[in-house]
Amino acid sequence: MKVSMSAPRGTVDILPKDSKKWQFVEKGIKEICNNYNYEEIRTPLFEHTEVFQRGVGDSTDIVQKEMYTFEDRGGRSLTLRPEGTAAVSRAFVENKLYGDPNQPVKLYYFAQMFRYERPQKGRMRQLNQFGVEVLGSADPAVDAEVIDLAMTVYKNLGLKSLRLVINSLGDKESRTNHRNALVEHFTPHKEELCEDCRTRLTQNPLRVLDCKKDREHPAMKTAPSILDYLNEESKNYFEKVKTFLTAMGIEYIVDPNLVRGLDYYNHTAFEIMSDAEGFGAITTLAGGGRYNGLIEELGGPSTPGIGFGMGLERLLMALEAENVEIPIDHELDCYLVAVGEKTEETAVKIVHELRAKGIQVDKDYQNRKMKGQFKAADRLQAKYVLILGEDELERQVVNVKSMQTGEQVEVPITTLVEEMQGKLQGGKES
RNA sequence: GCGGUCGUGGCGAAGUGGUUAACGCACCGGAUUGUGGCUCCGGCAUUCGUGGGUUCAAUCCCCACCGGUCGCCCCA
Repeated sequence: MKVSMSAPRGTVDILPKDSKKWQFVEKGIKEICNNYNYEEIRTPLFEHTEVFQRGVGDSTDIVQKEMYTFEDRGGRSLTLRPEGTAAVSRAFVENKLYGDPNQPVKLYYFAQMFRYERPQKGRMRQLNQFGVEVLGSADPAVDAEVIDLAMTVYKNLGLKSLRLVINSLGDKESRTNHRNALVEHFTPHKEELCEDCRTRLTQNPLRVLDCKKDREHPAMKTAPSILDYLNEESKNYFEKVKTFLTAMGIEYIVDPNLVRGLDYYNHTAFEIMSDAEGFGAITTLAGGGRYNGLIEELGGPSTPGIGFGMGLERLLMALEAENVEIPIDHELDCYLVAVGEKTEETAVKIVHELRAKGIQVDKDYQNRKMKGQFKAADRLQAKYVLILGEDELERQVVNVKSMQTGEQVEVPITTLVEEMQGKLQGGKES
């Protein structure tokens, strides 16, 4: 009989108090996307597991230990999406968006992501991301545009303590050369490195640079930097991205150790961090990069791409950490106070008619006494209370009381809608 | 996957091995028989995350599990 239920670990309910904040943030972001001429894409919550295995990369943490994978009744292996890029790329290929005359294809999404991890501050098993993907252009100005978009989102919402970190992972040739140099450099020290790094050295040597445990190891400081291994083309590309960022007045820090966890990245990689106090161990707000080989990997024509994912709960956290006020409208236009059983039918009708004209109205459904109904109206910050008692009903009028001034006037029911429209309109203009 | 810490009403928060589990806020009702924000009065946990153990007796002691929270790893 007594069954206690709770939301699954790492998930939360977003209640009305907070959903207003989410709506505000989402609205602001969509406006920016519109300015930048990005269009929304919505893809399924889950995909065939191979989409992520091939797209994100088998050696990544996400694929190895963080996916919510299950088998459906038809025996197919499906996975709740752990990130957005692979899924959007799949949709791009499947729907042949590479054939769209408008190139590049500029997309944005708001989507839940799922990662099986131990929850902590700013890290949930179900998380919300806003993300952007631009497919079909290898122009470094697109890289700059995407970064600019992300920074603009934060700045417009009022964040100040931001740090943009960028790096270049180079093209295939540069990466291969760098990879070989890394293996050569670290192999003599292999036994001194942590367990993870020993496997990384063979699987994905680049990520050794990312290791927090071995950060102090002397070999780390002398490790070959990717920037020294960029070929002419890659170097020029990176230079242009930086030039464009500077032209837009966007400050950045180049960090040659910024590697990013996913396999599909090349050329530009970036992360946006928060420097705000009281942010806990989590500092990354958004991360992304270029992935020129991914579409091909998923069976499409060779198509360059770039994008980022932005954590929305982290964005909300950052807003809070920086004490950014989110304007929230709590007010209610009218609250109908109806007393006596006989008034109910008329009350229901009045409320319906006011609402039909776009006026915000509510009434009591708890069978409260008049005093209780007034308290409710007060709590809801109603601008006006409409009083309908048996007295008023008899005379087909309603008493309209302003909760601010306390003034009260009698209005015939037949002209109530009109009267209220006038009052509320006047209030808004002044 | 590993480690720290916590788990008492809607919320916040005391508390003790023993026959009534403080207090504050919120809420509901009354004083005010039709009018809010102030005041006063009253009501509001057969129960202290779940299960087991120790004990004559456990919310308080022990164990396990579950969950929250913070950190490691990695990232959004």
